[in-house]
Amino acid sequence: MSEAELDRLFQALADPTRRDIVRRVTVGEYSVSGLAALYAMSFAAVQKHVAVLERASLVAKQKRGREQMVRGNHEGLQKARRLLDEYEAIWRQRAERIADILAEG
Amino acid sequence: MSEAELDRLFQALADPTRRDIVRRVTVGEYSVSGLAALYAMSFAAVQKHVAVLERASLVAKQKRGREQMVRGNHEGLQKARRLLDEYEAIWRQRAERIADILAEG
DNA sequence: CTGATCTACAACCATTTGGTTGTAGAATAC
DNA sequence: GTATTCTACAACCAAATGGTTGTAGATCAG
Repeated sequence: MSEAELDRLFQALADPTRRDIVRRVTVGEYSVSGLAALYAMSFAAVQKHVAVLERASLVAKQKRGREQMVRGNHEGLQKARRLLDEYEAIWRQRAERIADILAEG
Repeated sequence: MSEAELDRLFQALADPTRRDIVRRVTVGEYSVSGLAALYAMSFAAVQKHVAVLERASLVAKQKRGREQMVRGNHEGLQKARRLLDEYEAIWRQRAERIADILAEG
């Protein structure tokens, strides 16, 4: 899990429109224009958001006819979760260490 | 959990220096200058990174003499984790739904 | 008191980001 | 065939980001 990969991941999640896209395409399948219809911004803007999510492995595109179907990609989410789990583990170790010190003292 | 809060959270995590600071201050306690000594950038730059983490509730500062001690703040991490867990749940529901459809068909 | 250290904050700069419009290429509809 | 739809991508713009230097206020050491 490279630093650049994590940068892209968290950067991608740091925008409400992109988080909404992630939610939606996890439940159902949308074309890029189908997504664009949902937001008060241009098609090109949504297209860029999808591209950001794609680079972060949070979403994948698949051509179907003239449409580009966007579906959720679990890979990115798992990587982000793994990092937060790691932080959580470090936190718990610290809590245990403190408990030990208190027990000894 | 407001959208702006999540923006600040993921934005804060989208930088390798800031992620490193989060790791370090979770394990031990550092002053701002103590942290600054670790990175190849100015004191002011590190100070800004700490400020970003503070606004995201990933870190808290506490004055001790003339130093400002930085410690990890679990609150922010938990909120980020909660969102990813939610996404995970949506994903699992979808997987089950697909399994059901396959079982029926 | 004087000097050193730690912090806060402003001003500035280059790059990235999130949006726009416009143009052009594929695939579908008629 | 022509017209429409969906997409890709470039060029542009304002605002945010990540860095710098410089100045100034607190606190500690001698």
